[in-house]
Amino acid sequence: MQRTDFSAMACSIARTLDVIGEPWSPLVLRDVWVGLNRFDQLQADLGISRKVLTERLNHLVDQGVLERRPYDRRPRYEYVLTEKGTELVDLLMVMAGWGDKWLAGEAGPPVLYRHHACGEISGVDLRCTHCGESMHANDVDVLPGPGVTTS
Amino acid sequence: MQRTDFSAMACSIARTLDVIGEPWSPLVLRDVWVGLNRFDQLQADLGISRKVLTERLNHLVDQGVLERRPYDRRPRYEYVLTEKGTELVDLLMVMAGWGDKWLAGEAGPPVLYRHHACGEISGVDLRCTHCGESMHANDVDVLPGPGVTTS
DNA sequence: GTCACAGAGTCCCCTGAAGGAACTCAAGAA
DNA sequence: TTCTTGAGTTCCTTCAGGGGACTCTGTGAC
Repeated sequence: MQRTDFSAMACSIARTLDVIGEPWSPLVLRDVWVGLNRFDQLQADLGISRKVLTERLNHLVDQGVLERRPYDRRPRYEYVLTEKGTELVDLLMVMAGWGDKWLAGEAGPPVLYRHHACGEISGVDLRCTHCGESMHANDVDVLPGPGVTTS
Repeated sequence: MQRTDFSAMACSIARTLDVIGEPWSPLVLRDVWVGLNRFDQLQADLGISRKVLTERLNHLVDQGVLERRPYDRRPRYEYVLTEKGTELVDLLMVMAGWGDKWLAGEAGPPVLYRHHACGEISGVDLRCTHCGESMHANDVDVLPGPGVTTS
């Protein structure tokens, strides 16, 4: 969709946006995650144009985020998350956490997450992979890495 | 930009997408975060159309994610992250982590993060706010919450 | 006092993506 | 044989994105 090609930028944020950087893709992934795996289910739930849904699904399959698999001898297909796609859902949980905090208002969060390990209704917290302490935007320095050149 | 109004959906992901759900906004936030605070700096760094940049900045200010403040007696302004915006940058770090893992390829990540607390080059890890254990997409049940109705 | 300048936009035109509705196609069911 | 269902295609209209030129406002130089 975007006219500008983000995938060529030397920035992992821009490259990720090339995969899910328009508003329907994250919602498609969310729906697939919660068990809406078929074209018509997705179309009905999201209210998205069939044309655009086709484009999004093809793009997500091309990117290796979803897998298209037949579930019948008739030409019927369903979409499931790959490992790459499942890890994108982590991003959606963080997104949902921000929306819960800043946008949900009086009514409270529309969806809750129960953590298997402890059984509690909970949310995600960002921690350093190295020391395990809290790690947020203000807790880091940004440095150039090995893949910094555009070529 | 989007013709569909995501803000009305009873979904914190959709609502968040109404704030940063098109590809330029996250990149604008990233740039502001690393110290590119002025209109022409952003325009030059991103290569974005001036018209679109104006729209994005206004939207982000309206949403309370950025603050527009004068820095001169002449009509000169710079954009800074609010607390709400800074917490969105957390989301960008998760996004960058996914891109680093799945899209960076041979060259490696273009940007590294050094954690103030431990001084190490590191990344973010998602953990349960309740028990502190790892918490990813496959580690949770999704349940309806109090704000589930659309009204 | 006038001129050039720089930052921060605004305006205009063109292209192409999003929305919406109707149409197609394959294969099993009645 | 016709009906139905899932999974798309096709076509048309409208509006957002890209690009470049233009504007506006104070300042400092001459």
